[in-house]
Amino acid sequence: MQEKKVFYITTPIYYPSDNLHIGHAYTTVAADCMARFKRMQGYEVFYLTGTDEHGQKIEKTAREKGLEPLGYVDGIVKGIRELWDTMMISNNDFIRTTESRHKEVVQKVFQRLFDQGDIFLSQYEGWYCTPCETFFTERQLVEGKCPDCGREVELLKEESYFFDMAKYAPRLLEHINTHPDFIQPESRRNEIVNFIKSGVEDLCVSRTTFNWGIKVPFNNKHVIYVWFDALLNYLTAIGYLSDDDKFKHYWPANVHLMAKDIVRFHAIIWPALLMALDLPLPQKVCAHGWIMLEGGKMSKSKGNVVDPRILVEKYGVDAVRYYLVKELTFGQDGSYSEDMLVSRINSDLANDLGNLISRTVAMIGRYFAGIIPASGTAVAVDQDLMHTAAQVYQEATEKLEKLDFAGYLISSLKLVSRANKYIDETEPWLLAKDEQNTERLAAVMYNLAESIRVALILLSPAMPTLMERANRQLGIFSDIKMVNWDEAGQWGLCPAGSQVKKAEALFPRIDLKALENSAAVPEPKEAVVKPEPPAPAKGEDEFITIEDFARMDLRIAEVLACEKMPKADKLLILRLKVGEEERTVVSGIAKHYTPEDLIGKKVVLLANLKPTKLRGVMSQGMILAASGDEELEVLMIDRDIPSGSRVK
RNA sequence: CGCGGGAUGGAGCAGUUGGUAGCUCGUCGGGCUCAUAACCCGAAGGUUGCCGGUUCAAGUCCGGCUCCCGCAACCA
Repeated sequence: MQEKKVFYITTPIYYPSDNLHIGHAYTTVAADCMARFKRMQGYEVFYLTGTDEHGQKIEKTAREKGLEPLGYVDGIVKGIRELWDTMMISNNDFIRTTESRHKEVVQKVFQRLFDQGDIFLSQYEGWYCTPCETFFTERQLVEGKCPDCGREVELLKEESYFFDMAKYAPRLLEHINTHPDFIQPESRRNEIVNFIKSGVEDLCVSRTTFNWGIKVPFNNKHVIYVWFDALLNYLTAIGYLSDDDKFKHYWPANVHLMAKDIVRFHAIIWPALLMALDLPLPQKVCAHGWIMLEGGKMSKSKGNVVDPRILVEKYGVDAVRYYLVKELTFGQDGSYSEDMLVSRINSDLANDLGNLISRTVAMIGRYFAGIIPASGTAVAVDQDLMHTAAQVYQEATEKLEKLDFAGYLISSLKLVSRANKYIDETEPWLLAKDEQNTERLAAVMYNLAESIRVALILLSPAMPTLMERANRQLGIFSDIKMVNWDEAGQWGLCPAGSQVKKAEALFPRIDLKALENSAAVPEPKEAVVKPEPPAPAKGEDEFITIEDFARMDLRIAEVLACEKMPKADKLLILRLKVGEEERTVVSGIAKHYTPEDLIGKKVVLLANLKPTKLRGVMSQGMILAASGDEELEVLMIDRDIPSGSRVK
């Protein structure tokens, strides 16, 4: 290891086809936590994040909205940057793959690898669906047809550039073996090793089916594969091929942090590319788990994609960041719900931390006119408190070094708990009754202030505004920016004589019940069928006319037969009798109904819905069902109304 | 057999190299009053999904099974 205290950490660059959610926020906050920690340790940190803006999906989405890809992406990227601002992300650079500095690097690298024979022209073979302009592998096909549109596909050979990744596989395996920390956690490491051993193929690194990307420098029919493009951002941002000094200063990266779904790209393709470029590999590729949403499923109708911005607005940056970082055990998945977030804030931040500061400040105010007294002789309880502080400092440091973010916070909070207990043990309110005890009381107050000082330093990487906010009450840090991490490892640095003043709670308790009432309003529940018409809306536009309604041909239909769609989890194929006619309808209700539940029942069918193919089966209509967050109930008719009857 | 993750007291989770099952929340009881109806102490509550194997000893290793859950593909 070099002696230079430099630390380069990255998040993946995000794909701006949708707004970012809480999972992206997790990665970015965790990396930020690390970056801040390292800065406090005196490292020269380069923290990079950004956006990966090329690719077919972006192009398509943009066109659908009638925009040029770049114009479309500009808007989303602006939102992302604002999000990181509100989450107090301290990145040193924000790279966009559409920037010219990046395009140049990608093209030069492509050229170089081509020149040295690592990239070569060959044939890409795949099943091509012309209307969809997409290639599919054999596996992706549904009954030999296009999985998107169900039409015939043809076996096409296309000229493509390939990267000779297989060549580097043995060296990569060797590297992984000799650097056990390279891929973390271990479960991912094993996965990657197995994957490589099962055979690495040449990687297709160019496409001709769309345009939105970086052109192959010597063949402008081809666009460079997005991952090839994207991964190189880690080099571009620190001056690869443009600023040698800067590049050498920061490379190799210390940590590439990401969610587990993209480790393969970072632990196989990326190292292979670097080897081809004759560059050292990053020290760590670290994959964290996913944040699962309440109930697990995320669906458009549920609209439960959690917007971190709203959470920050509601609860504050510190609290939201704290929760995110605390929630995932290293490498494992975790779950998110607003209730959990609130209870975490209440118990850890309001009850324990906030209240500790509050009661300490109040006591110093009452007993010493707000002046933090000098410390005194330490007795056993004090020793124990000091010992805890030292231990917690060490533990928190170790956990952070290991990227165990949750563990780091758990450790840090131990000191807060210990300090709360210390108050009970020392009973300052009793000491205050007898002037003989003033000296002892002073020592107790000092020790409390000192514990808080240590805790604030330890928590500040996770909660960037905490120290400043707390300092407004405590006044123990003369310059927050100058606070060093190691100061948390020393006892007695809290300056006696500081003036404290009581102020508003740092983390006000959140009333869950009050919250539910208010939260119910902005969260529009989508229901397929509402029992009553919605309350009259403001504008005329909110209404439809009876004619509009009449356009819908709703019919009673009898379920003649029903079976599960093979190889599908959610689909049932229903054979319906509508009057004299028979129809096939595919419905995504298999999670809630078995075929037996439905056979012989009478349901409501939207009969003139445009037929469509689902999983290769033509669906002629839609049956109506009421659905909530979890449950779903198909509308059925009790009385014996003949099938084919109009519903109106 | 598409890929992957999980099953530990009411809930959410820890459990490193196998050696008496821990934490947070909740519940119950008690204490305290400095504090944000907070804080502190104590208690109840688990045959660690099921079956088998290795071992002096398994939540921890091995095999099999059941059930959940993500991703992928189809909620018309």
